[in-house]
Amino acid sequence: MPKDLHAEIIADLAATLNAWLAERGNHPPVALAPPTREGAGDLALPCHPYARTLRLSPQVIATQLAEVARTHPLVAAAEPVAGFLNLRFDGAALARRALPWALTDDAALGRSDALDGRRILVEYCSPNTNKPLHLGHTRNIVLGSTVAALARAAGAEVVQINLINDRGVHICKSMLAYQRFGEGATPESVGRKSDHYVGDLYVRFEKAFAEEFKTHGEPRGIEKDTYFNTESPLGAEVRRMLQAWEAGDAEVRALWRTMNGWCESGFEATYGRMGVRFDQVDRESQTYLLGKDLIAAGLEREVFERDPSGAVVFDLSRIGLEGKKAVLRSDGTSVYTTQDLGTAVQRLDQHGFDRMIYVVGNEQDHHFQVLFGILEHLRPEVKGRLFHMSYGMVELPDGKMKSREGKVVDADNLMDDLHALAYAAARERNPDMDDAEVHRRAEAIALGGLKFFLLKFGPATGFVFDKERSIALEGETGAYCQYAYARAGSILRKLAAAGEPTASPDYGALTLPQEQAVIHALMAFPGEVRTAALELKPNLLTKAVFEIARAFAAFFNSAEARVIGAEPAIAAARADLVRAARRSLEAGLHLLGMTPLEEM
RNA sequence: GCCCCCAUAGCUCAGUCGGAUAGAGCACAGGUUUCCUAAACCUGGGGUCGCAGGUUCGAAUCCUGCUGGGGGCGCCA
Repeated sequence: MPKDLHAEIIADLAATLNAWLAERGNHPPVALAPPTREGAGDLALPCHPYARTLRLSPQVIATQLAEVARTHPLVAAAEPVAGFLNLRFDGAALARRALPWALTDDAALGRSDALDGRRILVEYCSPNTNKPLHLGHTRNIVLGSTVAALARAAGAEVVQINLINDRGVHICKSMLAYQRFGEGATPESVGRKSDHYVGDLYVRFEKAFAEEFKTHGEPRGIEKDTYFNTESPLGAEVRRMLQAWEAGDAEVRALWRTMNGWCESGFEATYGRMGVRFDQVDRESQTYLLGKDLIAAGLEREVFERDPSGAVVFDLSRIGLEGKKAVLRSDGTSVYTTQDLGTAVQRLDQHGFDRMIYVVGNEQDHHFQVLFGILEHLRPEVKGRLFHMSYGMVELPDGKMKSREGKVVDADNLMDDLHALAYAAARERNPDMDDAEVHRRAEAIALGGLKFFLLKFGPATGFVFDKERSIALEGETGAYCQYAYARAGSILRKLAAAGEPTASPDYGALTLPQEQAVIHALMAFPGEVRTAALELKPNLLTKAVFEIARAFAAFFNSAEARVIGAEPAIAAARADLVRAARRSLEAGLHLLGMTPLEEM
């Protein structure tokens, strides 16, 4: 079982301090934690909360607790400062504990038992099959796949689900465009990636409609959507097609299958390049009728009510919101919420999940509040198990993405652009290198940089995507972390060539600040990864990996801390420190979905 | 109109279930190369934590009000 050494040491110290307090009455357990303030040591404890009951000043309490703390073998110094107890570890003793742990324990790889045995469903990506994936999907995919990887590292059994919106008006638009303008072509015959070809058709439709609207609708001051739904011949054709689809019209269904196939196979290529894979694919064409039985049963149990027009509604005041939410139209047909309810219950029956996480943008915050509220009334056991991983929109340097205006960053094109940038940089530094190898490294840096950049912000934060920054090596970037990993490997290769040290390692000698910083970063890693998994905060993972990389960079750049050429017992200890850093970095990069490079 | 989110260094962002003198990256200024990859490292300046009150031993963090920005409030998805 993975052992979080840092947490264990803190718990051990806290127990000692708690025992002292417990002898003097009831007190809240000590909040021993790394101090926010720099230079205050390795751990700190505010003693103010105990002042009232102990009837002693915080400073006096800190002084007495310092006496207690000093008896601990790992504590080198314990100082009372302004009512705080500041503890500093004995660097040598810490290194002797930390190195054997970091070299062998699974916790140093980010594994824990925090979600042991739990079954967790993660729904993400959720594309429409009428156009290719864009930057927004890219963030969604990276968030979802990383949350899944984190949950798995925490011991959970994870089911990754892609919910594909493969039916509806927007799909029919592409289909109609194909009928009109496609001339029987195929993606192969026109030499276009298949999902992009479908997207071209969608754009073709929107263009045709815009022209129609401009001549027939706009002059009379009609709203665009209203025109589409009432007078537009194109709109009428789309609706006819949708009705034919629902009626199971053979010809329409055949075209639909063909074009969805194009779209989905194109998506598959994109997923493959991004290194993601789904365990389950739900398609709305199969789920859109789900939920009706659920509504009927709920109506019986008075979870829902029928409003005067005949629609079935849920009174949102029952979940602290305003208004009513229709879950069935007055003509008896489903709305989006109906099928979402049905799908959720189906998954509950199918998987019996402990958690279901929906990775969906924050514009749907309200929808999920409503959805979860209703689900908890229908199936009370889901209470506390449903999570909306809400994330902010990604913007371009020149403003917000607007798919209607065709102002989008296509996911495939973006990856190509990043690859080209990374290729140029790699080629410049390695003029004589084999071209395939430069491409291989460029791809790792491009995709790694993209993922790291998309993950390093808090999920809730919207941000501007910056291509140059995302593949930069300076600062908090993917390539920086990959570089640290590569340097670790390089040192070990050079060491092997120079001859491994014969002495056994003296870990207690690793007391240089550069060495201690690496040890601290390695020890902090498990806790950060665990929190990232539990609280759905992948940015803690990027930060924790970066902290190891940064500490390690300072180490391998310092003249005092060289491995090769050092006294044998020290060289052996440093070599193990390098191995430990490399081991955790590799695990961290894998969790981030990044490819570690042996050389850069 | 109502609801939710946001406002922190020149820029981009962490920190928000209360803890000390608020952090990182970028940018900027200076320095390091007979030394395991200088795609790196080191040093430095830089802050009324949007504004005003309140609670507390202690507030970027909690409460109230205000200002400014984003999103939402469909028998759309």
